[in-house]
Amino acid sequence: MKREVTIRDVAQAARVSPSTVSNLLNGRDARMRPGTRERITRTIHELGYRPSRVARQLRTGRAHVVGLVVPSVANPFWGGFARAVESAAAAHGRQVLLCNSERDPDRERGYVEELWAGGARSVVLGTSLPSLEHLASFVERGLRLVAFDREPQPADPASLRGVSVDNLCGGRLATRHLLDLGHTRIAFLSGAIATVSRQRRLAGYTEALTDAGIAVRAEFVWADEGVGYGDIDAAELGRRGMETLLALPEPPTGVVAINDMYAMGACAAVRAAGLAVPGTPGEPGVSVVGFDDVMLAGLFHPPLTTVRQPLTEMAAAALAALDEMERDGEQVAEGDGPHNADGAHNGDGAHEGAAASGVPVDVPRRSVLMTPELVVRSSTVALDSPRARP
Amino acid sequence: MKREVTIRDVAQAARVSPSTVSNLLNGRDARMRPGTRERITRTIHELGYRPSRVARQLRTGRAHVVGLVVPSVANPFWGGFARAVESAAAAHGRQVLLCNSERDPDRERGYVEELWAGGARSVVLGTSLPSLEHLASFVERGLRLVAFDREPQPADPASLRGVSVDNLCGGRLATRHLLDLGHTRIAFLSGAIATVSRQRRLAGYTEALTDAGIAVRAEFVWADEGVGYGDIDAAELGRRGMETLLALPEPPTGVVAINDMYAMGACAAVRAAGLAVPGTPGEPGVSVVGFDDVMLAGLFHPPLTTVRQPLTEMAAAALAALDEMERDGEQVAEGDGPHNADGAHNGDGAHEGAAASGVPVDVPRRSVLMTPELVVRSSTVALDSPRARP
DNA sequence: CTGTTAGCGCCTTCAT
DNA sequence: ATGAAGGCGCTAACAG
Repeated sequence: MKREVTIRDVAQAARVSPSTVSNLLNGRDARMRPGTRERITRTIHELGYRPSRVARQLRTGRAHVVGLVVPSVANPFWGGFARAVESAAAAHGRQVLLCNSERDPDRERGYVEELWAGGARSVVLGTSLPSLEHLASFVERGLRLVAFDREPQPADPASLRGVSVDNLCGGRLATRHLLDLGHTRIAFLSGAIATVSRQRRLAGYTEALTDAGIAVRAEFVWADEGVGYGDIDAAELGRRGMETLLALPEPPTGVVAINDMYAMGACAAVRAAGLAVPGTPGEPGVSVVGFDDVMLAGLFHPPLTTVRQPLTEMAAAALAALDEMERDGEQVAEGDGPHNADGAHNGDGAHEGAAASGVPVDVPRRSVLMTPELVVRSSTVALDSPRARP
Repeated sequence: MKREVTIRDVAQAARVSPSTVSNLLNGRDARMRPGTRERITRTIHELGYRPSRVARQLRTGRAHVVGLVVPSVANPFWGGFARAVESAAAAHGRQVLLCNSERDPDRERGYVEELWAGGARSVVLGTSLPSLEHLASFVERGLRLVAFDREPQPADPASLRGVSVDNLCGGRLATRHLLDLGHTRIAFLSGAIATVSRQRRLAGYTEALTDAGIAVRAEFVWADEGVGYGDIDAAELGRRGMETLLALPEPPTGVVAINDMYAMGACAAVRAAGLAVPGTPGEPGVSVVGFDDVMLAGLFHPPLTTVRQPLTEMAAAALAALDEMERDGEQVAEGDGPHNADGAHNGDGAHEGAAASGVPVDVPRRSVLMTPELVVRSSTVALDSPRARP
């Protein structure tokens, strides 16, 4: 376990000074004598020299690592997202520091503190809590923060970027699917609606029902404030919620679940009640639509119909946003127009206009809004669908 | 985005020298004047000082981050493991750098190289390839490597530690479960048996059958070398394999799957063939046993019977091993007896004895072998089980 | 008990 | 086209 090869070892062996080696390493070799360049390159190779990122970072202040904070990678959805982020990060030459917040703002803050102390200045945050004030101090100090699955809020720090799916649209998509199947008693199954994205999905559900001329029944929106939103036992919560819904005097025949885990739990409850998923003309049952399209959704029995989030594109957009923020940080954000990831809508969030000033000082909180996609896996006409549309 | 608070700012404000602050920070404050100590502590708090890990690491050479290399966190099993590792790491004050190798030795090597360049000297490797020679050079240079789910092999570097479940036992457990149910035509469903753990599980299957006096039929071991072991499409592979098995003139009635993904895929295939999972006395079908007990296994329909790996304990053991290696690295490994994680068996791997030397120079490759647990979720008597044991 | 000194490995003006 | 010098923030002897 001998000493590492340093830049000076290389310099010595190549009979040049350390700075020359450094120059080569950092692309300042425009007018370098070919002989020198070649000699250094060879020496580097021979000695197996690898620049120390630690030293470099200490010197430059730039970190090559981005923090990823998610509720829990044990949850297939977040696992899928983590993989996508890691992959996108690798493409940008960056490494990913993993943090499982369990949706606890305190832990979240603690992790960000660790990340900051470790020199990281870029964080992808996968927790859509409505408030981000527990992280505000870091953002003020220069933390580049991209919130995933969380459309920007009025109170957010100005520099925050967001990448999310259009949850309103997603909620509408899921609900409309059930409406199209002929359902009229459609429930919304969720834990506490304590995140922005959940609020939006519920709004989409409400909108779709209203558009169809169906009143939203309070007892059909299972969103118990008390249960929390544990990512681990989401399925269990879904099961429990579904049980409650089934116990209603007039239970729903269709269910929009807040995510696939809830949907799977709901399916279990439906079957446990002796009903089918989905219902068929000959057999009473319940149709369930999930959200996310997690890895195992297609394997489920029946294969889960769900609203898909384009994770790969979203992760790429998140990293692109981080890069862009870094670039902008060097000059005074002379915006070079919104960069859009492929196939993404671009909705910029609320604007922050200077109240009385004539100059447009608005700092548009740029946020990428991706389009969700309904993945229909097991479509059956609803049991009691007297007015199924063609 | 002003300058960070440094140790010197604290020193200045507290009217002491930087080293004094450093001493306090590093627990060398045994005989420090209480006044000084208190003054420094307060100043640190007031200024919100956080020591820079980067600088500290550059100085000490010790990194606070451990690398985690897994095939893909998108896979629920690895996601669950990643969460457990991150959790254990946090308990040890360490952060986790996430890498998705996709089981590609080249990528694996590349990642370890990155990790090394970043200063990390501890890696948890979640890829049980039979050979580790692509990482040998790093281990020689001092990389502390813990292999997960991979019992030590003769050719492994001497310093390698292993943490894994007793896969032989696991394979036996699964197989015996089906035997106990009365099955006699039991298949083993896997992709390429290219990892140590898969070899062991297959061995367990073979052993259990042999013990029961049942000959292993080659056509019942679906382990096509050609398919690879993609973690993403494992389920698809399972489905395909099961189709092949069902097409046999005398298909199996029980299946031991290499993991839960394969098991789920197999279930889908069975149902697609118009059979039940599991078979019931009145209805022909196939019993399937999985491996791992991933998060969604219990939600499956039917709930998956599987062999559980104690991930939390295993992750804790992995981090404990890392810590132990670090401590041992300081002196010449005067082994202080094997440290065992709770409830773990201790099997030390093969020994490396000096051939002719009289002195016992063997460096025991310490490896923790955990006990797997059969989780029976839907047990049904096999359809064609004439000789079901009591 | 506390301060001084000397780097860890690298980058970056500024001279030559 | 190259080199010398200084310092990023911190720690670890060693003096005082």
